[in-house]
Amino acid sequence: MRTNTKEDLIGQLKENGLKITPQRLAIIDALVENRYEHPGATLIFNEARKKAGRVSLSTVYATLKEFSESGLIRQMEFDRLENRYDVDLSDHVNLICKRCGKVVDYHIPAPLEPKNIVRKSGFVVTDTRIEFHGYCRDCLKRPD
Amino acid sequence: MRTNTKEDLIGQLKENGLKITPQRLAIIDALVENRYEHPGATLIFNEARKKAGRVSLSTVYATLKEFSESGLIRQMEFDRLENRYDVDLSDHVNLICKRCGKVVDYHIPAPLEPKNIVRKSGFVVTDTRIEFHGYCRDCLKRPD
DNA sequence: TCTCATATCGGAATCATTCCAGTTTGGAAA
DNA sequence: TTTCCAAACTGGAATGATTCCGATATGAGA
Repeated sequence: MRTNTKEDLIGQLKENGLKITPQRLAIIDALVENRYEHPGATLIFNEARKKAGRVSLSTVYATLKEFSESGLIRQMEFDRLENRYDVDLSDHVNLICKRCGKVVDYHIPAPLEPKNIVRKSGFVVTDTRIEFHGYCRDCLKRPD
Repeated sequence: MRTNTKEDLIGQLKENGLKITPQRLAIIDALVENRYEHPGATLIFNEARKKAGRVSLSTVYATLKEFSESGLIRQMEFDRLENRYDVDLSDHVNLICKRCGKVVDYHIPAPLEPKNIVRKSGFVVTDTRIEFHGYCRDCLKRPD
């Protein structure tokens, strides 16, 4: 498990040529302290406010986006466009092209076994969702 | 691969005590004909309009929700609240409780191998996302 | 055919997120 | 230490998907 600490993140800020600001430090604090809750922008906004008096919601959004793009954190909800629907109800991997948005189904021969999850964690799986993001064959060929 | 045909879906409508309406038939047509594109509400709305003159966007949303809840189709973007962020950059399965919304990380011993995906489909994987939806230990204990 | 629970309609409301124009500031260079 | 400017920040407005709501229409059982 690779989890960034507060110091890691500050170091990565510098490596990426990003400025150290009170707002960013407060956001990093909020991210690290609430790591197990997978916090959203609103929670981070509220937590950051407690630490640094002056933080705007716009800044929180811009910062989280910046951090995601710089690889400091991972944004979990990429598809901010609209919900999408699938008539295929079997377990499969969605190959989602980051450039054209095309979604290709990839049926894995040996799916992950929910039974193992239940036995080890006590979590009962009712739906699975597996997504690999990247670039499809067509987009790899096409220039730009 | 289990993909519903048009007839399957109409049959399931009846089984679930849902009425057969021109709007629903048009939406089913749109879903089935565009199955490989994983269409969103807007695309379905436009396609359904071509078939049944009179369809409103509200109806499309309501119908897709109804279909999802009845198990006819699968809604792919569950978390319609806000983006969420994770400081853990390693590949892992997010166990998301459908009742309390808690997200628990489950680190699988042997992760799926992106190389196999590339070789078979030509798709280059840059990010992976694996989610299993269900119920966590705590919620299973708790009544209602 | 009658009846009414269920569907549909469209317009307003909601809510996360982004945009924008103006102001502030971290930190490199002098 | 001071100067300077690209990068950050701010708050309010705009966007866009989705939901809500009150009124109207209709499928299908009696």
